Amino acid sequence: MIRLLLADDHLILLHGIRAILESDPELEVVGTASNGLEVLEALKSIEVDVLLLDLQMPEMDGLETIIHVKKSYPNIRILMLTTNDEGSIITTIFKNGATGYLLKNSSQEILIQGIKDAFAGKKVLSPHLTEKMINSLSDKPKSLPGLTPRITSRELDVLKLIAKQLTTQQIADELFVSTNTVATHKRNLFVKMDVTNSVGMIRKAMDWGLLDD
Amino acid sequence: MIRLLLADDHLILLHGIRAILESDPELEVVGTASNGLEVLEALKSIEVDVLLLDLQMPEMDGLETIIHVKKSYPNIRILMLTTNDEGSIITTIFKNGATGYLLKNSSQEILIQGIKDAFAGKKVLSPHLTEKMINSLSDKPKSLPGLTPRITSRELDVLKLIAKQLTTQQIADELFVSTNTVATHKRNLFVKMDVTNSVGMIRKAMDWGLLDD
DNA sequence: TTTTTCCTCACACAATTATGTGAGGCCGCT
DNA sequence: AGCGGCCTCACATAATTGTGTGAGGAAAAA
Repeated sequence: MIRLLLADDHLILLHGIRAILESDPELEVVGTASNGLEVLEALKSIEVDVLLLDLQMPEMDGLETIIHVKKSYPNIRILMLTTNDEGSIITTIFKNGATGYLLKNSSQEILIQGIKDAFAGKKVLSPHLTEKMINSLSDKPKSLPGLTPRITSRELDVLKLIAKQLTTQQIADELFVSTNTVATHKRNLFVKMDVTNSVGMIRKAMDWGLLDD
Repeated sequence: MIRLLLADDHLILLHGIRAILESDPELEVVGTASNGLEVLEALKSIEVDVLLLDLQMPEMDGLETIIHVKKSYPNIRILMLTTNDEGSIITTIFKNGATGYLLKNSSQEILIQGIKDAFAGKKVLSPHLTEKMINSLSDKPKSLPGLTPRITSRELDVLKLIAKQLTTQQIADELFVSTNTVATHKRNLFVKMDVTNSVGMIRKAMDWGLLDD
């Protein structure tokens, strides 16, 4: 038995979905909410396996709700349920821990199967949304490996420690070299990366994916 | 007639795919290459609509090739063709301008349809890869809107100019205030954002999406 | 072997940043 | 009228960063 919590500010839709879901013997709607705050409130007293969440809600919207729920209840599966096309937010949703993203006009079968998949830990995405998700990725052409200047491994060491807010002195200690050496590496990095200070360097480094570990 | 360029370092596979593709009257293989350099060489003399690209190749691999090709021939559609599971790179591929990503063991129909879709500008992704792509997104939980401290508009002004590598003096000039004022804003930002220097601040700012304009 | 690249370090100086403390004016809310 | 938040600025000082120049040694590449 999969325990569901439904969250949507349209009461009609809430009842409609509830009816659909309860037609399946494996599913049980243990509660409903009409905004994020109510969701958090409900979770305090009810055990929930899967949370069906509308993206746009008053008080606390879907994205914000995801973050809060995931923080307090990391093993609840969150399935976004939305009207359509808020394409650009899809990646954000997943980055913040959502398990799936389905359209409200999905067929009954897809909806139910989606919930079961989500419960099983599988990621769920409406087929029509795949392209949108890809598009929202393509927006930001990040990391141009071919055009990235050749950063040496030692320089990368220094770069990463700078990113951690260490001072030159601390970096020197960490790497067992003199501060002069560290300063030299920084100097060379500035030239290679065509920046004028550490801030610019860290920005490019992030864009280039140099700090992704 | 869609003109295709095939790139793969496995000659056998190259011929196999070629045979499959040429069975369709709308497709024409106008050239083949076994690494990225050969691709660039070929493009100099041949007009190509869609480029089928293997991800792993010697000399210049798929990703690097994408970047170079997109730079010089932005309207060529690039379809990645790969054995399987290099999941984490999927998003990178798309960010850099690929149009699609298909498995080599896709059926003949899917392959041909994929090429036609890509030619028409549609994004193409093997169904089995959707989940992997989502997973590679979930890795990095970025942007926590709810937890972001209240940055005032003036502070944001300062923050953005810092991100542009301006010095305190330059920022002061830009905003028509004294350097003391700018310094104060920075000081307050450090406390709010819980960082110890500008580098840390810019990192968080990027994570929080404060610099996305 | 010669050359190049990378890592190391020194010394010095100017420029900038970070920190601490205190304070006046303005605006919106109670 | 009073309070809190925001923006403004001053003064001072320590800490750190950025820049210029020069150089030795080891390892890899030509």
